[in-house]
Amino acid sequence: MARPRYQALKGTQDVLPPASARWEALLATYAATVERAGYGLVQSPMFEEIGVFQRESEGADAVRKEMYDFEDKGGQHIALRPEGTASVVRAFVQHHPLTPWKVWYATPAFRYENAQAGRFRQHHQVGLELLGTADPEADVEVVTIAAEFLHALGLRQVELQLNTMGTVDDRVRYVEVLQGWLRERVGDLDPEDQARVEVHPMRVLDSKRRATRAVTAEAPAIADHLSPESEAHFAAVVDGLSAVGIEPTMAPRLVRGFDYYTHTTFEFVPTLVDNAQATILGGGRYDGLVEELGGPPTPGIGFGSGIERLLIACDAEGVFPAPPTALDVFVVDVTGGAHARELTRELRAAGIRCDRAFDQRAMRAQMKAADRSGAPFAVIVGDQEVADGVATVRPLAEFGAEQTTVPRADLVAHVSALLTDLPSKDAP
RNA sequence: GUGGCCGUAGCUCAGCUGGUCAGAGCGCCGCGUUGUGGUCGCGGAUGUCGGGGGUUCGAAUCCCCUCGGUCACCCCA
Repeated sequence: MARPRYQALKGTQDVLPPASARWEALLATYAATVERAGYGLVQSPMFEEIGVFQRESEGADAVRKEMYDFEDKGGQHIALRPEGTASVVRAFVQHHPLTPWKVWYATPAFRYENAQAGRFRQHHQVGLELLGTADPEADVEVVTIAAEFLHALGLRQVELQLNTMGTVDDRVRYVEVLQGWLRERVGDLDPEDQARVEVHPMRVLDSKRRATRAVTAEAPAIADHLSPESEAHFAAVVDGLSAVGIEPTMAPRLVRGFDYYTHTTFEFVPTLVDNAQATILGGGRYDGLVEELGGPPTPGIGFGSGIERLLIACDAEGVFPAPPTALDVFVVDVTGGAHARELTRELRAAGIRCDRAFDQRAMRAQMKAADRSGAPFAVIVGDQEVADGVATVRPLAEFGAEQTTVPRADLVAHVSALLTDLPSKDAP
C-alpha cells in the first residue's frame, strides 16, 4: 500500500491506546515508588545549550556523535537531551537548592543512532538523582529504590550488575595498568577492538566480540587497583546492599557509557530478554560532574531507566498487563443525541466514567459500540423513556443483574449503586 | 556509519518458476431483529501489491536504484 506522506521518523514511535495505558501505569508506579522515598519531581527543558551535554572531558558516543543538535534562530548551538543527568545537574548548579537534593524525572531522550530492538532515536526514561552526599548509604538507597521499582512492576528475572570506577585518580592509574596489559595481547583482540586499546582501553573490556572477550576475561579488574578510600566506599555499598537482601553480580568489566561516573556503577539486566540492547536501568555515582558544570564540588548519584525496554522486559516475563479499559457506562441515545449529551454530563459530574455514540447511529450500532467499550452497563434512552421520564439500564456482561428502568432523577444514584456492587473485575 | 533479512487491505498473511494476480482470515460497515450488544447467517467497503526506473506483448511476481521496517555491529535506556 502507499505509505502516507508523513510518518513517524526512523527510530520514533506513536504509543496509542490501549497500549499507552501501560505507560500510564508504569509512570504511576515509578512516581509512587520514588516519592515514597522523598524524591520530588524535577522538570527541566528538553533542550539545552550543547555544552551542558558535551563537555571537554566527555567522550561517550551518545554525546560525541549521536547528539541531536542544531543552531537556533538566534545562532545558539542547541542540543536535545541525550540523557537525563546532565540537565538535572545544570539545574542544581543554577538554583543551588539545599542538599541532599533528591529529585526524579520522566523525560524523552534523543540520540541519533540506528534503531534496533530496544533502541530508538527518541526513547523515554524515568530516573532520579541524589546530589550532595558522598555517603555510601546514598548509593545503597539509590540501588535499592531501583530494585523496588522493578519489583513493583512485577519484574523478577533481573540481574543487578555492580562495579566501581573508583576516583578519577584511581581510574587514571588503572587505565595505565590495563592499557599496558592489553598492549601485550593486542594481536589476540578482535581487529575492530585493537585500535581502541590506545584510544579508550576501558571500552575494550565492554566489547561483545568473541575474540576480545576471551582475552579480557583475564584482564586486571579496577576493583584490584583502588585506593584504600575507594575500596572502603565500595565495600560499604556492597555490605549495605547485602544487608537489605540485594546480592549483586560483581561485574568488573561493566563500563558505563558516560565518562562522568566515579565509584559505584550499576545496571539491571533482564535475564529473559534476548535482545542485544537489554539493560533496563543503569546508573552510578558522578562526583565530579557538578564541578564540571560550574558548581561547587558536590557528589551525586542517580540512575536512568528506559521505559521501552522496561516494557519489553515485562512482556518477556508476561507481567504487568495493561489495565482494562476504564469505562463504567455507555449511553445509548436513539432520539438524536441531546439526551446522551445531558446524561454523560450528569454521570461524569458524579465521577462515573462514561462515553456515548455520535452521528445518530442505529441502536444496533450503538449497542455494539457499548459492548466494545468494555463498560459493564449501557444506559438506553429512546422515545419511550423520554415520554416516561426514565432511562433503561442494561447490564452488558454476565453478572446476573436484570435490565431495569429507573426515573431519570434516580439514574446517577442507581448506577453508582450498581457499580459498587459489581463483582470484582480487577482480577488479572 | 556498516551488514543480513523484509515491505501485498486497518491487522496477520497467502499469491512470487512472469499471463482470471488483486486474495484469505480477523476487524470494520449494513441487514436479518424499523428499541437492545456479545453467538449465528447474508451482504458490503477499503489496496496506485512501499516509491521510481528497467526488461517484456504482458510484472505484485525478474533486474537496478531509492525509501521504510526489522535484526545485528558500534553504542546505550
